[in-house]
Amino acid sequence: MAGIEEVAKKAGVSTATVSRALSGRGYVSEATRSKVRGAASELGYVVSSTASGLASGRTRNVGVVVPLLSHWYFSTVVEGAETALLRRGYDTTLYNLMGGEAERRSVFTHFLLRKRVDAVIAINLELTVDEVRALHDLRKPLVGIGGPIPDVPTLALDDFEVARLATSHLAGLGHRRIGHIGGGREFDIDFHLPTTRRRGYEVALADAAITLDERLIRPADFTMKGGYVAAKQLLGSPVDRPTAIFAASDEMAIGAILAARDLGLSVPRDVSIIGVDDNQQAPFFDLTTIAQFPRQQGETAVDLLLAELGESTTAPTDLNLPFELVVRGSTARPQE
Amino acid sequence: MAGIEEVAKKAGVSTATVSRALSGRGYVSEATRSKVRGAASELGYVVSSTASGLASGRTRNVGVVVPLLSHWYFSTVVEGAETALLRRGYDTTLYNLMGGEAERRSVFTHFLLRKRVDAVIAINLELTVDEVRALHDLRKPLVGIGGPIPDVPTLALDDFEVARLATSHLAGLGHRRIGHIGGGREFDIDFHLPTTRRRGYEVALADAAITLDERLIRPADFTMKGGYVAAKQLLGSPVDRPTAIFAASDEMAIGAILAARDLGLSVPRDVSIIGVDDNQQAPFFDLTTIAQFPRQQGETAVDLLLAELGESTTAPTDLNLPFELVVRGSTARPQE
DNA sequence: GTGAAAGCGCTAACAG
DNA sequence: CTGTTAGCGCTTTCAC
Repeated sequence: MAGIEEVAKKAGVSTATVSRALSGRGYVSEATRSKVRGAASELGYVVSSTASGLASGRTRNVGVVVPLLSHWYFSTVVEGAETALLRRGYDTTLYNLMGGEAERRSVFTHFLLRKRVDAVIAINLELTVDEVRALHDLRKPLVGIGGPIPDVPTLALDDFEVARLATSHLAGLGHRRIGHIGGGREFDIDFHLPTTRRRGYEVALADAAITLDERLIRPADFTMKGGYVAAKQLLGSPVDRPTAIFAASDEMAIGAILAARDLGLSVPRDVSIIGVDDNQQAPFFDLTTIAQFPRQQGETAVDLLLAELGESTTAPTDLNLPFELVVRGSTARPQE
Repeated sequence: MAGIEEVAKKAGVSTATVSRALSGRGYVSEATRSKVRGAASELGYVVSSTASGLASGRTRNVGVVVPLLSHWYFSTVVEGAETALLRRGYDTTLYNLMGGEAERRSVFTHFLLRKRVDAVIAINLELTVDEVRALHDLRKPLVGIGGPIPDVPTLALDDFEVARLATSHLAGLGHRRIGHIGGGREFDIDFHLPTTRRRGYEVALADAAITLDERLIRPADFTMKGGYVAAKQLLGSPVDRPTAIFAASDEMAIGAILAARDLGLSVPRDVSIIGVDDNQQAPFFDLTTIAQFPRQQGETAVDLLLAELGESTTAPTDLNLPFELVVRGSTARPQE
């Protein structure tokens, strides 16, 4: 366990110079710098993050807070953020809020305040003003994904436009009876995502001069099973059956595909189905979907954060997250 | 940002007493302790983990290293570990090695050595002796999941027995032609899991006096698509088609179910299918499987680790991870 | 461009 | 049971 002193001795300089040479702060001649680097690596020296953190106030550690980890979307965002942070020399400390209110309180009143992290990324979390203030008081930059969070720069997907694009794709193919799975107000957590997507669906219908039929809208819980059950309802009746379905997530869309199959309907011949996400299973089910890019979202959040920490000059200017229609085999023109 | 000094003043004691009262180390009278607690919470005092870490050598932070995060198994193990750690007052710092060799090297030669963590949990990672030594030299306890790693206590699933149990379930139902998906030596990473499971399959066949038929074994890559493709091969030919399939993972088993459906075969009437994992989709597909419990695995790893850190007396004694046959609707007796 | 030295905020002997 | 005090290993003025 070599310390800075030994490196200094070996390089024939002072500890102050070693610190400057290795951290890149302050002036050091190129010659000295490489001498120090050499000594450090020969000794296997790595700065102690606790000592450095105490002295400088910077920990090179970022807290990433998620409501849940064991789901494709969240684990992929975290993966993207962790990779980007590691590349910049930062560690990632993970806080999963799944445990409920008590756990959430302890994270915000204790864990995040003990100066282990320089900044925080909050993923799909509706933070209270108190939670935001606690972090602001500590001068910890905070960025969100999936916002909006008041007073916090937040990367967000335009769910309204996403839904509108998906629905327009179906309308553009010639569908007139388009069902929707996912618009239940009872699942209106997460910044009202279900309601917003439903509004996009409704507006796209209006754009195409299609009259809204409330019976074609089924609430569901964003799981494959929920999509399956909803689609069975939608597709089960032989009269006035929709020829297309916009599901607000890929999981529900895949559930709908399986429901269609179980009903003896062929996708896309008898019914077209489109989802949202482009998750890992979408290609296998040949699902047309609106892709979002969670890994990139994590990386972009890191760019934004490092800019706030003054570590970078390339702050993303557009806080709107990209999305893209991916046309695969689950959508087609309706039959004549 | 109140410091320990202010708390000490407010409580009318010394900083040392505050430290003792709050950390629980050393003797403090109950009266003093509650006085200190009161003062601390009034001031919103939270110990600085950098200062505390520097002074004590303990960071109350554990590193969790995974080869990949965006997969059900890994994110669930991490979730379990994070929850258990948070409950004990520990933070979780995540290292994802997905980036390849360079990233892996930097994690082991730099990130883990900078004294940010007290201990390390390695999930499904074949650590080199150098990597283990680097950690041992720092006196950082290390526990593995999915081992074995030399010189490291490792929680592991007995893949041989898992496969044997799955195959015996099928044989016990009366199946004689039992296929296997997943035994490819070409996917033999992860401690030879595929090969071990294949051996369990072979031994179970022998137990049931069934002659091994090499044509009934198809290698696959542990994805749904891989399972689908392999099952199509296995089930496609009308003669000598297996009446049951043991897939080495639920994802492949689900792919096999979908392949059977596409071939017009009914599960379980025409073919029984069993998987391994009990992942989140298994119930939806009514899949019989050998469950493993990744969340608990993460928690158990934490128990083991905290025992090594001297924080706990309840070290798990059995390093064999539990598994369990979950019979659902995808397996049944073969047709007469 | 480099060195000397004063902390950063807490913990852990040690003494009482 | 509690207070005093000397660090923990760096970073950062401030001189030079």
